[in-house]
Amino acid sequence: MALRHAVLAALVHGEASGYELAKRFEAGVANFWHAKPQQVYAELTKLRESGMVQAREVIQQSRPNKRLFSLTEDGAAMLEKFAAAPKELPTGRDDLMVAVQAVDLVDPAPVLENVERCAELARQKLAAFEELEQQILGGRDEATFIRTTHHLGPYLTVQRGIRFQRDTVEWCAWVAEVLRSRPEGRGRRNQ
Amino acid sequence: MALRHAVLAALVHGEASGYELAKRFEAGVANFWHAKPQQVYAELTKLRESGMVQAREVIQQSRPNKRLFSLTEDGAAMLEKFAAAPKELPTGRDDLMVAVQAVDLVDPAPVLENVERCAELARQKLAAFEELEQQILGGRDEATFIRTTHHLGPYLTVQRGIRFQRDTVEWCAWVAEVLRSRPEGRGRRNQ
DNA sequence: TATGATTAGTCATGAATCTGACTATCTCCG
DNA sequence: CGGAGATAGTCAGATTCATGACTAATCATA
Repeated sequence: MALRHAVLAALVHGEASGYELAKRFEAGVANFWHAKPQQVYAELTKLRESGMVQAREVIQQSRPNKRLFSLTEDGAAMLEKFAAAPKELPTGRDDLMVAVQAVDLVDPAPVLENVERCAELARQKLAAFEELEQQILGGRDEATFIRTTHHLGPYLTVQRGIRFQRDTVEWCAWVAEVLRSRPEGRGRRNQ
Repeated sequence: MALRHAVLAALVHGEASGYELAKRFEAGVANFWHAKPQQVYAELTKLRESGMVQAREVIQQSRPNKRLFSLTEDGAAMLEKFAAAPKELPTGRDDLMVAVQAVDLVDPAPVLENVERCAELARQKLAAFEELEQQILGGRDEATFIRTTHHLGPYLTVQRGIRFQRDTVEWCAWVAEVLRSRPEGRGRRNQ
């Protein structure tokens, strides 16, 4: 299980509420992992039961009460161990790729639509990441930031996210161009 | 479930044995999806039970017998429907990113090792994909190939794989440089 | 002639992830 | 005042994915 470690990693720079964490993992603000709110809450419960995080109840007047979670010593140790353990490359899984792989058999028109829709989604995500990047840099230039910050991790991962989304946009544009350049006729060329 | 569709997509260009499919999905020769052999076999069984693929027993003298699977009409229809259904962006999940995200808290040295190890893995995968690319092109130049082939899908997806691995190598190299450029001191800067 | 590698699969079980449907409180807008 | 929307969470169940341990035949090689 790696959601466990992703949640711990999200707490590296201090405490956060379950709701806040849930939003980060949902929207992709946490560019390094994705999960639904329910999963995050469930994981936090388990992590608290096993003593990896601690919770602090905060009574609010203006909003429903919340719990702020933070790493314990054990949690930090667990994360340390995880970070040092050898990692594999991510196992590629992408529905869009499956659709593109099948483009010789199926009607290419809806595949093309899908490709263009995903390009648009990637553009949106890219914009969100670039905003996050600026927020992290806070006006400093990269070299200065890297030399002086204590929050390097999020900057390194957001750069990965930016690269990935840019690449997605480019690849989608290329695929769209290729698909459009082909004779209009239906697929099924190999039957 | 998308493994289901990935298996169907792998059969777009004709029949294949379970063993062959299993190897493709394992090694990453199927650059568009990853799965363990047992999963592929299990999926093929289910797909046959539900009539999406058909099997043909082939008796071999020189090797154990095998079953060759191919798409049925229903399977092709299912794939068609899947390819046309709107797709989401892949939900990012990468253990290495979790480790990098945590780099401010944990010892950066093993993270750096991990980053460099993954760069090497990505280089290997890149080489495999580039070989596959050449195999697909078969000496033709890209423009000619695109105009004339009936196997466009695999070429489009392998290009994505190549781009992704290249980007991985570049990002890892950048991260390694950044981590090495920092003061040697241990993490835990924010405690 | 034994030994390991490759081909070709199967079974059972556990872990991780996704989904839909819920409960509440508080703020803002018309 | 009434409803929409954000905040803050919970529960149960289903799907999907991963793992280890198997069987069994053939081939190359030492």
